[in-house]
Amino acid sequence: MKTASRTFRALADPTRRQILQDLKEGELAAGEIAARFSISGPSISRHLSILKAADLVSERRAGNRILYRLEADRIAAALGDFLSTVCPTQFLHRRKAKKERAS
Amino acid sequence: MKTASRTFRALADPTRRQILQDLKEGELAAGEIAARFSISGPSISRHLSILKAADLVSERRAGNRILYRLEADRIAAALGDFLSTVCPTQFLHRRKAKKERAS
DNA sequence: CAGCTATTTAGCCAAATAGCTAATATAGAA
DNA sequence: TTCTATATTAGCTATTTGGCTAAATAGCTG
Repeated sequence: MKTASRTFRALADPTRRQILQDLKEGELAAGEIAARFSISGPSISRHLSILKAADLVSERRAGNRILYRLEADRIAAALGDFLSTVCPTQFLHRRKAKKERAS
Repeated sequence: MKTASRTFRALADPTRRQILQDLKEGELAAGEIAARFSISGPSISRHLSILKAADLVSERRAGNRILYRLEADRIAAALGDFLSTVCPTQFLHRRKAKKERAS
């Protein structure tokens, strides 16, 4: 499963995990994210592209800026899929909403 | 959180994830694990040491051989911790009993 | 002890990663 | 158009990673 490698590699970097945490509050522009770190804007841009390639965040243009949003459902689904195959006993979930049919 | 980096980096490699899956069945010796892959024994040994450093597996010596065991609880705890901080809404806390509904 | 098996450790090399600065889009305003 | 602000892409370097073979370690057996 190639997506699993992309997901875990994306999560392996502390800067990228911090970006995800920052996005918990809501959408942020690339520059706003970069301002929270002491590393350069281009480096943050690269981190964002890795997170987006892994589907952990999504982006949308808002005029001049590009806003990033946390894709919490996808993160939870990716890790949940892995957990359910590697340690199904420990992965006890209450929700059985496998289908996304509007309930 | 340094352990998170170790955990995700360990999980980022497909060979290491496959080792974890193989260990679902039970303990395996290093050689038995290596026999399942087309890469060299020393490379598998390195993968095992990375998994052990991340606490995703444990090892015990059995005479001549070294048996590895999946630390499923630890894996679930590590990923659960991350999920609970980054996407608490999507992270459905596991429950002890079903009588705790509607709480 | 020597010999045998199982496993890890030590080097080495190619590829990937993360950081930087400089250059290149892209959008809006003058 | 030109200017400015926002972001990404390009190119470079140092470090890390994952593979290999060869050598060393650990435990059994004769």
